[in-house]
Amino acid sequence: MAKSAAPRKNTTILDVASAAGVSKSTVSLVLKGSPLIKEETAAKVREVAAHIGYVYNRRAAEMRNQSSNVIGVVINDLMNPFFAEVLVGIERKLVEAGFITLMAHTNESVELQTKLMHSMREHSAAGIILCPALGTPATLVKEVQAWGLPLVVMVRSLGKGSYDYAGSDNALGTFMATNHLLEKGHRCIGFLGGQSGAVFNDRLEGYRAAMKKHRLKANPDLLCNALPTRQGGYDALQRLLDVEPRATAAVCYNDITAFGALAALGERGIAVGRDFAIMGFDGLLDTAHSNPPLSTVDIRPGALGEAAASLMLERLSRPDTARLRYLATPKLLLRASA
Amino acid sequence: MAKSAAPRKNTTILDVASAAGVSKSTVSLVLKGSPLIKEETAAKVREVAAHIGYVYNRRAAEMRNQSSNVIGVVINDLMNPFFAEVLVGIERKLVEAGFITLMAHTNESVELQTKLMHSMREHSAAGIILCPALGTPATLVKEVQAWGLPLVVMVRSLGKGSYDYAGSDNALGTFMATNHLLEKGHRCIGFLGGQSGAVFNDRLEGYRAAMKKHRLKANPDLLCNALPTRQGGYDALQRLLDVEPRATAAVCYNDITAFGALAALGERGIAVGRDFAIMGFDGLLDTAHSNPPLSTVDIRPGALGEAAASLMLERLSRPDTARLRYLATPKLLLRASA
DNA sequence: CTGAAAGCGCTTACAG
DNA sequence: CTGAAAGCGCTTACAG
Repeated sequence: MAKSAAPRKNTTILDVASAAGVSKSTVSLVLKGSPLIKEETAAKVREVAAHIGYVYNRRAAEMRNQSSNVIGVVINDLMNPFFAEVLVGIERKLVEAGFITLMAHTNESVELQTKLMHSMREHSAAGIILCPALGTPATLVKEVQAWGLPLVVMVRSLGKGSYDYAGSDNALGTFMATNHLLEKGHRCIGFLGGQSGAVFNDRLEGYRAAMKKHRLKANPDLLCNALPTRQGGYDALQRLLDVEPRATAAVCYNDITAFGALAALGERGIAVGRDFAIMGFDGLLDTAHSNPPLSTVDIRPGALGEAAASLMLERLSRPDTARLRYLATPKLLLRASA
Repeated sequence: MAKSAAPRKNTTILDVASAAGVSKSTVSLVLKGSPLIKEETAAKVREVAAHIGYVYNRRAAEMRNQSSNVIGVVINDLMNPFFAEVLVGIERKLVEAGFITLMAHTNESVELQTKLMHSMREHSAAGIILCPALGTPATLVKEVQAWGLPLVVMVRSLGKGSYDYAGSDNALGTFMATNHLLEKGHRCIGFLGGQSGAVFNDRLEGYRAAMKKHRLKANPDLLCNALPTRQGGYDALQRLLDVEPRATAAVCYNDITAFGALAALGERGIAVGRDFAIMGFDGLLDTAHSNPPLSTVDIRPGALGEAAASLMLERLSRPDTARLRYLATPKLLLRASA
């Protein structure tokens, strides 16, 4: 806890009042633009306030009002550009609406996540937008709801309960990606990266559905689990190439996994796009300039973040309406890699 | 401004007091672990507090104390993984120290930056860690200092004034990168990406110094300015290849610029590492798995963020000591690209 | 350990 | 428009 080193007392509404020769109540009314005060007086007050360096103490006001315009945002993995893009979308939308972001990073630690959410609660966050760490128990939803705090869950769903949610249609996305490869004639298609969890299951499901639609059975050896990171994609691709008959293409769990796969293929001298096809998932801005540019399933991460923020804003203004749900519709973005 | 939809009154220290059969003062003392209260009573109070769902109201406490444990962090470009890594470093360090992060993204808009910093001030941030948007006037330093708010400037310096600063030795970094290429026999070396600004000038300076040390004059045509983005690196590399005599290597303004250059080279079928050498700058985690893996100047972005946070913590605990300065020492990280 | 009191900086009626 | 008052939830002496 740091004490501010303020040598002088803070200037308050009272200082403004005496400097402007009006009452404290008048100043307060001016600050919130009340029509009760005539413009002439208001202008004077504002001028004096600026002149003596008055700073509105939002905390004091919010404490009195029992209100808050800070929103907690809890992110599991900011090293993945996907979440960076999502966060930027959230923050932009919140600022536009006059809110400010209390941000915390869990790095996939459920324990840290618990601590951070409690901290946000103590800091009077008006609501929490959460992308849960891997392994988060579904009971967290009810717990936070019991706090009386609006909660928006993002990207990873959290059980069957009822809550506001912003995510993407994962099964449809990988279905489209896999289908694209199948239509280009690939038959032996790997699935790279990712590990158990709702998102993984849905994406794998879409891959399987596409194979099935083409009356192909998916060889389980072609399923190469790995961390959803560049390193994971790199490793998984190596394993995939050891499988016989050899795959000619792969659908990746996400874009960074795909980037890792591109690195592995490059290292082996395999020409991506010609000798091997790679599909990513997410639609990172970076995919336009990877080597080669990555074909991917675009779920517009920035828009997803904005949607999550919008759900929160909506919930704050209408606490008791039905739960909201945003599901990004995937779009194929075709580049050189497939 | 959102009103919390709290149907019931908040439970306060007073509720805990009456439920535990002690006084309000006692509860307050227990909550801050005062030794004045005997352990038996303290345990009882804590138990009762948990049982009735009491939540410490940190705002009220901080208002009374004239203190704050929230730190504002203002980032210019979160789409660049460099800043994402820096932010993660900052946040981790702050949380460790019991602080929480008020985060805002300027997207290089000076105007938005001004608005956001004022907002943080109104929210009683205890200090601000700022990576200034391009074009930020150096006068901002004095302005914030006049607010009485500790300020740590990051990555981009802000004039000759006196302020706490965390950055890297940019001239040394590009000197090392260029020197490495020269020692491998390259003579015609481009400098890709970046635009005027303190960081750019220093990095260019290091490149020139290395050329000079080898008694080479830098052909101005080899200097290809561009946005410090993947797209910028992609574009700059194209321009570089039009210059005669043709360059055989390039030092890039930063890693993402280098990634763009890799994409452009890949598209042209030029084998990076064999036919053309690329050096990046930053040391992003991603460089280990680009295609090909990128040789770069590592300034350890995460550690830089932690350092910035440490400077802030130090400043908060000792407001009047001499200004602090952290300058990351660059280290060459050699991979396949050069 | 208790209990009454003052104060952090604001907002909100309310009587004038 | 004013002025006195109460209250948001805490902390900090202080007398007992």
